Amino acid sequence: MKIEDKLLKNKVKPTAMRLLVLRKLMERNSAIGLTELENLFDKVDRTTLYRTLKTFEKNKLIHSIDDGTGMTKYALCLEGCECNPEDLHVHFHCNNCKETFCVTDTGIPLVQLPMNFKLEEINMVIKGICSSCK
Amino acid sequence: MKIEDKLLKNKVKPTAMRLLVLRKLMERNSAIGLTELENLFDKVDRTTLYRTLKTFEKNKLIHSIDDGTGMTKYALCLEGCECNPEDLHVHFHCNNCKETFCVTDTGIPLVQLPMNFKLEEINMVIKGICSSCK
DNA sequence: AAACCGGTGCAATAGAGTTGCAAAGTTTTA
DNA sequence: TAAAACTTTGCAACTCTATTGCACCGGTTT
Repeated sequence: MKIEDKLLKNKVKPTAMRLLVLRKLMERNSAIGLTELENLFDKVDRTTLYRTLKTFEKNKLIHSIDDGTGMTKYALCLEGCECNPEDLHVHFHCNNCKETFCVTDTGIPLVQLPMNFKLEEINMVIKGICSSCK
Repeated sequence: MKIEDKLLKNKVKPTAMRLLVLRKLMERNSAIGLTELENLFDKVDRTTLYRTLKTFEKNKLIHSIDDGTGMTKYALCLEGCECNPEDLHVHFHCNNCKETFCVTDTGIPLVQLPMNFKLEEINMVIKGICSSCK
């Protein structure tokens, strides 16, 4: 799918900036943080990127990941993702190369919660060493 | 067990400050962040609390939890905890009262990782509404 | 053309975490 | 017991990410 169409499909007006950012995200196979994203460009404003990511997130183009590094990371949503609990997947953070990956082939296992606890979201991050760093 | 003994058992010198902090932690049934902890006292230094928590963590009296709120929370380890993956448990964060609880009755379910990924730690936080807020 | 509006850029702020340094307190050693 | 050595504590300062306010710019509508 063309990048522009992807934006339109999620009701995001395709500005030059947004096309650039989405392209960068699509070129990646790991999640990216704001500062990292900033470094992929020669000269952009951090705030603009910040708001671009927020916009993408609100429109479910990307989801945010808190991998415990203190920096929020973002990764592309899968086709048709609504960011509901059942759409969520595990994330893996490599303690060596510090990359964070989506583990999309396994869903998050269900956990028995104590009585009367209502589930709304799940965040599961596994840390270790990724295959490239082995 | 007396509070002082608990410290000694984990090889932490029982200073007045540490006794106070550990007591506060034991009075709680939910995890606590640095700022919250600070507010439980009339007049303490943030840095001292910070370092006290770090010391406790290093000596496995408490474990830290990243519940995605941006503030690291701390909660008492269970008896005999070595903070290994198999000692870890799920945490529950209430979106209403913002408290974070340890769900100690269920371990973290194992997840099949992609080939050649090595697990070292797991952080699993479930968000929703706790029984008190229902 | 004027008013409007979303998007962008710059500057400034907020808040958590962290570090350096010196004072106070404890323990060890001569 | 006194001096030296080490640990803990308190204060101040700083880092870094996230976030907000405000002004400007470009395109669109009236």
